[in-house]
Amino acid sequence: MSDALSRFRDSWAHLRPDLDLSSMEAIGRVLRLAALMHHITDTALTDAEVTRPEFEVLAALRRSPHGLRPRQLTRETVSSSAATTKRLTRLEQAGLITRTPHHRDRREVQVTLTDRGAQLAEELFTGQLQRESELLAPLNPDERAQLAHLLQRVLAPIDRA
Amino acid sequence: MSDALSRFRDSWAHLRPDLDLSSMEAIGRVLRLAALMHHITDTALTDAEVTRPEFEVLAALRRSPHGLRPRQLTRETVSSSAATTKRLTRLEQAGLITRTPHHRDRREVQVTLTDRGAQLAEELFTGQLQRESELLAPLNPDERAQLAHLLQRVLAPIDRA
DNA sequence: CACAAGTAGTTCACAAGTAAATTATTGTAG
DNA sequence: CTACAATAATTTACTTGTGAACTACTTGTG
Repeated sequence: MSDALSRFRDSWAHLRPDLDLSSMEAIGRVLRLAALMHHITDTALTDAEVTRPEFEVLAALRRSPHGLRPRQLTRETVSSSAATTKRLTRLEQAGLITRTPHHRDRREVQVTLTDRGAQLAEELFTGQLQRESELLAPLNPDERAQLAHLLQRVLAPIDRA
Repeated sequence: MSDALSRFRDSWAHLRPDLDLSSMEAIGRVLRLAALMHHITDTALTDAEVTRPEFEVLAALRRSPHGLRPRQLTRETVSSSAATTKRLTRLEQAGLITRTPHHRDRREVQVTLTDRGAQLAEELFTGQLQRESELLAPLNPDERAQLAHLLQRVLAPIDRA
């Protein structure tokens, strides 16, 4: 059972036998899997109150007991600060979050979920878990843990930077 | 050595001990790793002649000996047909590809690389390989193969659909 | 204390993406 | 044939994302 990246590797190997293609199979699959997963999630959320990136903001806030500041949200969601501002404006208008200025340092803003925002975050998160476990159906629990562990070792060093 | 997804898992476990979080560590890391890798690639390509999505089009064409049709390109790059059209228009104006109508079926268009396009595709591809292997530095060759294999088993079933 | 330098969040002008409609063509059923 | 569904690519109208200013505020240094 072969996939797109096996084909890609074969093509490049034929074209450029001088190159070391050993890393493209792992990373290429990570990239492709992410693209396909995004597509699956977008489809699942078409009739939802929020988009996928907006959901990611809600999820980040839900797992942070005291809320987060915009700067932290852009880091958690790996995006630009301008995108975060737009999403927060949209989510605030939808009544899912609140923005309150910090009294100590008035440059800072504290973002917290409303009750409705928290409830929606959890609802959508359970759906996301469901889709993710469906994707992992081909692997048994031991293999899933193995995969998670290998990815952690790759992710940990760059996630700090 | 812990990463973002270990934290996320712990937060949700505390918040919702009723949920089965076993799949989020693997898939969550796939998604986060892809986002970070995109960021790395975008940065590396800031001064290049093409953007990352445009490069993906060039790479897909380079590994296909006879070129591809737009429909196939949107599948290979996991994006929308409208995005493909825009990218092709841009790449054609830059002199990196050519679009020639098919004589048999005049609805179809054959997209092929120009010599300059082919050369640029290979140049950028070697850079991409370099960045990918740097990302995998924490793993030894055996572990990289293991990771690639696990991901293939996840990807293969959905990549056909 | 003043003021340059730094930081947080937002705004702006623009680039890139998308879904849905459109154009052009081919295949097929009556 | 004709008409009607199917398919390929593109166009259109709109949404979302981005880098680079910009505003507002705080901090460290002389």
